Amino acid sequence: MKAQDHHLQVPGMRMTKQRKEVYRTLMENQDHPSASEIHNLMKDTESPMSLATVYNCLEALVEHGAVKQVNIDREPTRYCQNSTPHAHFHDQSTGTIHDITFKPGASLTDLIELPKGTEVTNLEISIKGTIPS
Amino acid sequence: MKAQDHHLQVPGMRMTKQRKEVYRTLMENQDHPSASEIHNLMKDTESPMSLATVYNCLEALVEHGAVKQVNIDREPTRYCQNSTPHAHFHDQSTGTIHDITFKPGASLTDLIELPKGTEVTNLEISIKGTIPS
DNA sequence: CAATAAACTTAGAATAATTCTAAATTAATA
DNA sequence: TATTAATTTAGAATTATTCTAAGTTTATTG
Repeated sequence: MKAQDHHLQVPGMRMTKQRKEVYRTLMENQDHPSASEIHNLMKDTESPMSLATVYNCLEALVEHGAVKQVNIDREPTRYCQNSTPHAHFHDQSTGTIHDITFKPGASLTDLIELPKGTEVTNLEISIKGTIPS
Repeated sequence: MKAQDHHLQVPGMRMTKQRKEVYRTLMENQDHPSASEIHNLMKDTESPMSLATVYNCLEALVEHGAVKQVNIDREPTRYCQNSTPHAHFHDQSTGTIHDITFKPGASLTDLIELPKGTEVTNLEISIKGTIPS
């Protein structure tokens, strides 16, 4: 999926005007904004919307796998347009979050062993530290 | 470190009565309780304490690596007495959190590649799903 | 197409985890 | 002992998020 492809169709999800705009905003701001940052970004556009709606839209997008939540400690939840498997590196000196894609062929089961029959619905890997600039 | 070893000494941290009791409570309740659950557990003991103090103590213990935070979505932060490297499996059908130790020899770098000079201060791996009972 | 139902949006109120404040206490240091 | 620094505390404040109830839009059904 290209960054320009805002005409996302998600199976099972009604792509309303608001959801489309929230998704577009996230596509155009790949620095993992929070819900209220997204809300602010949309304030001066032609499609401002309620903060509750931003939350609702993000929830729907997350539920359908188009968007990922980023949970860093007790900071406000941030959102990630990158729906492919990846880890998040939280640079403590800048506060920025970097996406780190998995090595080709790498799998969670390289690290840990899960009982037979385990269903994994979500995997979140967050690394905190510093990256040389 | 054994589960019975409550006389923890953490370099650089003053082990106050309250911190010791919070740590002991966590040792005796390994189901990843939240701050207010810990506070409740201590309510009827001989050393009840302010919720703010529970937060303060946990913060100090986390900061010194004796305790780990478990961040699952927007649920209240839970705390883990297991200070060795491990992942957390959040069973969605029961709400329980299981510690999953890494395979021997396994390393984060099996999964991802970090730029030279990167300093990792914390790694958090949370898996959501279901485990057969 | 008209009528009905379901899903969505919205503003504002409510919730609840966490942090802050300022005063009191305790422990460390000189 | 006197002084300083760190910790504890109760309660207030903060704030991200969820809830509510009403209005709107979209889908569905006859």
